[in-house]
Amino acid sequence: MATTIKDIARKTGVSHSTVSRALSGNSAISFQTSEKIRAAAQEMGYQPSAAARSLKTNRSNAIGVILSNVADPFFSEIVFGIEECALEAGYSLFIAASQHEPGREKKIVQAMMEHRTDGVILCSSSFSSEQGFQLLKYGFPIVVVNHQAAENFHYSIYHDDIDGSRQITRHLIELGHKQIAYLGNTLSGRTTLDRLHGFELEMKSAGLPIYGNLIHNENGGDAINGYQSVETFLKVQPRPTAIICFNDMMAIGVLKALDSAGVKVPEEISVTGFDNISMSAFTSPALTTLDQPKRSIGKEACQLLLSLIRTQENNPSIEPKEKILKGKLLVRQSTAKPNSRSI
Amino acid sequence: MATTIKDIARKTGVSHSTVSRALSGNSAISFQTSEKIRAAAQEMGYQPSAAARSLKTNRSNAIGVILSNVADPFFSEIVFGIEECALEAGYSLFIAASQHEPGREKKIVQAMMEHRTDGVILCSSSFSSEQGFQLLKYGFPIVVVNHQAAENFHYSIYHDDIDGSRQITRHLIELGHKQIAYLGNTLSGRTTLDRLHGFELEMKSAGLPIYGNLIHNENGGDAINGYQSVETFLKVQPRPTAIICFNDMMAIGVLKALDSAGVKVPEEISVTGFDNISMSAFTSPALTTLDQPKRSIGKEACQLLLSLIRTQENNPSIEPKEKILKGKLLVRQSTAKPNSRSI
DNA sequence: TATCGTAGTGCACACGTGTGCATTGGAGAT
DNA sequence: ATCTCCAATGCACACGTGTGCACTACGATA
Repeated sequence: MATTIKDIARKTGVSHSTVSRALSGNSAISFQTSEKIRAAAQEMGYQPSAAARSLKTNRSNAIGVILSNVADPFFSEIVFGIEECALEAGYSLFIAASQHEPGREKKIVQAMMEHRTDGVILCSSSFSSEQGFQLLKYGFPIVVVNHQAAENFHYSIYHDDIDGSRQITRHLIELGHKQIAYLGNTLSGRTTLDRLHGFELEMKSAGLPIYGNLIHNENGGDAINGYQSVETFLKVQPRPTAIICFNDMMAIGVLKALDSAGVKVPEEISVTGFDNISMSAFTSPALTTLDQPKRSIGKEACQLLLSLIRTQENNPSIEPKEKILKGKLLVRQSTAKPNSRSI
Repeated sequence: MATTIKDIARKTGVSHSTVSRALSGNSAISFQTSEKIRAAAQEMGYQPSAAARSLKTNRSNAIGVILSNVADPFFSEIVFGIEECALEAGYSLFIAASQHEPGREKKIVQAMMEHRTDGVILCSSSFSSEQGFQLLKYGFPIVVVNHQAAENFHYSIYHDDIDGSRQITRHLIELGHKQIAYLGNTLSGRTTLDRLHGFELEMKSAGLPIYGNLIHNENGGDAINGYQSVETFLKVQPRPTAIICFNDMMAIGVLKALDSAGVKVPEEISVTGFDNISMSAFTSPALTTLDQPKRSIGKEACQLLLSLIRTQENNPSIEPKEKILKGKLLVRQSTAKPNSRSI
């Protein structure tokens, strides 16, 4: 059994209350006693019991992070930011992945409730509203990150996808592209719609037409989904001179498929990604993409949650807050002027 | 405040002991009473307090997972396997990343101790032996995964890197390669040594010489490290006809650098990866690699840990166990017969 | 009818920590 | 010498759950 404050009390000849106070830095305890107790605690390898402390203080010093998939490189980077911030503040992370499976979602929510997590960060693009409602009902402070149904939650951190998508589109338009395709991911709901919207806005503002057969959605955001989509785009006549992909992973799949089909990028078709995952610098050609400040997003989400947790104790109602971060266009080698051949 | 068993007791007119027993399925409680209590619990949205339960039972139903980096695609897949197994068994995951920083390592170990994690899975290729010793001393059941200093721990899950590397090397030899380079990652300690060893064994068994200037190590296992290494290899005369990379990420960097240098893969140089991260299927050319059963590794690690946790209660000393899983060669497009041009 | 066994339930304590209040002792003021 | 005050510490209870033991009531047995 681990040593407890009672063990320390016995050894130093004081009451356990005194030990508790000394270790928490209560100034009522004399310096000598405190020192003696601290020394004993150190020597005995004392580690406070989070369970006992939680029980008493009603604070778990843990926050829950819900992802859709642990292995997604985009969300991994966000978790990186969250973790950095949390560890520094002395919080531990319960991480769980929903895998878009209702059964798992339910289990995860239950686990968060049982552990009385101090708050929850919801990084899952799709999370059933039923379970989301459970979380809200339980009274968790919740921060959602790039979530599709943000209107249900009061606090959120967002990337400005509309703006980002406009930047990408503008870049292509400035290069001279007119026949631009958009490849979306239905699974990511609002995010893909925002990016599509930004694309459309920018096209309209440039006076360019939007062709319905150049907008295509896949049911997933992995490389394989991008790969599969290319067949569709290559059939369209006239062929698009550029493809705006929902994210980098899909763009990587698109690059691969185009390479297999013998279509040169960027000479015949330009391709853009979104997110700037670390891999995107190492494709051939290197991907032009939108650099989303992933780590900052995670950090901001965590900071917001921590401030919610702190203020909740005093003032239960703070006004809703939505923070929107902007990304930055990153021009690399997968985009160029359209070639007359392909028009 | 959340509802407790006392609230349920008050509402149903029984003692809290009865509620406790009813909810835990104790057969001493009559069926009618149990039903009444279960109904009330359901209606009142009761969720047991993990803290209180932990305090009493001395089991936290949480296991700690220590990574070096949350965003590493290889370990992410392992975590995937762990999570799957853990959630199913009703365990939650405390995940933390050491980032190779001693300060963080210390904090992480402390957090695990305070939360009285039921066990720890150590997935960090490098973890200071000092902190590892702290974990052992505290008495955690520990399972290490692909860890460099496994001899310090009693339970481990391994991938057979020597065998895997031999498979890769044999494949290249069978294609006719003689001048094969090995690109290592010093940060990963034993793992890179095993892979180097497998390479050397297979070369020797084929009667081929190993050139010292064809073995090169970088200080990291990311794409950028692979990218940087190519300069060195291209200087060597005669130039290698194949490069065996420590992992897929480095191989991706190597592919990129070779492409930039105008060297054709696989016509002029063959390149192999290791791990089979999902991305490796989408490079151009697609990477020949060793498919490591990452998810199985995670699952096995978790299962082993759970069995340790269960048996520890009865029998404190089980014999050390080391499980070694073998990977499978995956031949794709980045390897081919050596071209006479490049010899 | 007295005794016994048993099914069903409550009592009381424990887990480790935190905290309001009471208690003690000593120094300073009158 | 007595009183006052304050610094330092202990006492006792609480948090929510689990569990050994005692107790009650009721049917079965002698």
